[in-house]
Amino acid sequence: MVCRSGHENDPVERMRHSAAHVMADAVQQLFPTAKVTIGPVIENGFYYDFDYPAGFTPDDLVIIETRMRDIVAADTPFERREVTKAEAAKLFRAKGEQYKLEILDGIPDPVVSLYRHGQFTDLCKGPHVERTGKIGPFKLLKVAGAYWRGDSKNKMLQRIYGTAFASQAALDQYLRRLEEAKERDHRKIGQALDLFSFHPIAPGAPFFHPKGTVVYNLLVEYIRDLYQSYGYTEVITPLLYKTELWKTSGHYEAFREDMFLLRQEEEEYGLKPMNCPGHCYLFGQRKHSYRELPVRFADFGRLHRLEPSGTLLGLTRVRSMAQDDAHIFCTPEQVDAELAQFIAMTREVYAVFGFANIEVTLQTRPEKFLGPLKLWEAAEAALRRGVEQAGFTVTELPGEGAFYGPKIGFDVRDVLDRSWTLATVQIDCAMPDRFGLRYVAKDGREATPAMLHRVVLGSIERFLGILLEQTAGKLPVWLAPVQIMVLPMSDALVPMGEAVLASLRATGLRAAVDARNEKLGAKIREAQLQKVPYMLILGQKELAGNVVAVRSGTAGDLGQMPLEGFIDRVTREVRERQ
RNA sequence: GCCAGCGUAGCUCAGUGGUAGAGCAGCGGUUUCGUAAACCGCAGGCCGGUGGUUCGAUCCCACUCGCUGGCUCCA
Repeated sequence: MVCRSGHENDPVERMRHSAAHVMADAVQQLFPTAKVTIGPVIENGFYYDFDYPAGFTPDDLVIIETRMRDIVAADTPFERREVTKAEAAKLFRAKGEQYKLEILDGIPDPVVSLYRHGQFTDLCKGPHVERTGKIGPFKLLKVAGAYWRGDSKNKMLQRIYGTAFASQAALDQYLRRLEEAKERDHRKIGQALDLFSFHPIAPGAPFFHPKGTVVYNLLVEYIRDLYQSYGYTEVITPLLYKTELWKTSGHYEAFREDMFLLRQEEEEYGLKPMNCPGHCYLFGQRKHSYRELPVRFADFGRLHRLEPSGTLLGLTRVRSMAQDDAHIFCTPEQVDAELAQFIAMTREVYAVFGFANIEVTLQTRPEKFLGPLKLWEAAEAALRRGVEQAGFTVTELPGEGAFYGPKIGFDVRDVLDRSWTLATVQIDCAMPDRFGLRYVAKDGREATPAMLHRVVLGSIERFLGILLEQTAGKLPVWLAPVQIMVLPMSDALVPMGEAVLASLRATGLRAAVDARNEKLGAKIREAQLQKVPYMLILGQKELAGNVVAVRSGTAGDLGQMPLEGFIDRVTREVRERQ
């Protein structure tokens, strides 16, 4: 077993690691042709990859789990043994475990350690629990395909995921948390709140329903407001270009397989997968002085990417999307200030949405890249400086940058703990030169501008998905598609409801009346399920007193107040984006 | 794209080699109600698609489309 380091002292992780060995043992007892490969501890559990082309069914998992319980019940000791690589190789060759031999080949040390329990021996650094009986309550969770060594050119193995905890209560709690997470899945919320849907007729391309469109447009509107104060100018650029555009940018070479291409009048066209090359053309339309830099082109244009079918996932991975995209053309001296401004804007936005757990990554030069090395080094240094000065802890991901420049990513996790990049900023080391962009510097000479790519929300689609999960569908008042539901107690109160509705709408609030012939409880329940922030209950008492009874979706009954007072309260909350 | 699983009414889900069911939603009535579900009735389906096996397929098989969980990828 290849083991991740850093878990040695955590008793739970040690136990999970041992559970992975026991699982491999059980699998080989039950499926003798299965070959073992690797099986590390991961966050919240463990997995083990087997070469077993027939694959495992969910029923197999039950059988494997049962056999694991037998092994745990047998309470056999884990024994560590150090042997030379040659000895280890002899052992695994005899067992026909070619993957272990391959792993051995990659180990530089002359001596390796083996761990044995019962008849099962694995190559492993350890450590393990003393005896199989020390493994706490465990559960196998799912089977999945996984490439050997994580390379899609290699054979696909069968991965079994499992987890183990110190106590049954802890395991149950974890499993319960997984169940609860499914309830917050943005796909489920989107359906329940009638925000968006998908249809096989357009895989990976969401239909935004009226309510979803309200939210979508409010997000865009919010960013537009910020553009005013941050000095951006919005542009509209073509959706369809001759592919020559991406031959110039370098995207064609790198991504042509992932583009929607079409042929018209002997010419190849493509739907744009990103805005940057178009913005380069726009910038190059006329001569620019250093005095007008930075130029910040913002573009909410729709983008299409032929994402592999198996990767599509609700709103978080789509084929059709828009970004709060912008490209900044500036002098090299202005880059630091632009980075600082971008980070400030990102901070401002994420504070509004309450995104607290942001993971910041620096993705550096990949193997295949365009542009001079010197520019890359300077760009990476500038990015690192920028985020560190802003006080972020940065995780470096070597070689993960775009082909044209290094990248900072601001990642958040979805409800199932999958990590998604929202904001990014990239310094372009290639495109300004490839598109021949110039500006006239102070000394009268022409110079190549620096170019930054940046998004704050990222794709609006993805952002909305993550936001729905973070809020469990309870969008803040300023974003809620229906902010106020007016609930007349009976038909007799409907006219008052209509009047109240008119007043609310006149102030720009998004409201509706539930005039159905239903009891109040049913109307409240419906509004609660629809996550409407406020309900106005109108009965005879309210009619007589010329007031409304306010119920908050989160805080419950707030008592009676004059309609004007309520309107003031809500409009303030909307203004302050609460 | 790769591995595996799943596709039954708008939604959530039962079900069987012999003409397909429930709850909710919808529609029609009754009821006119005080902070999370009133009552009665009606309607609703090429059981994802195509082909095959069979006297007969929603059910078994093959292919295909889509979704889900992973893996790879992510400008």
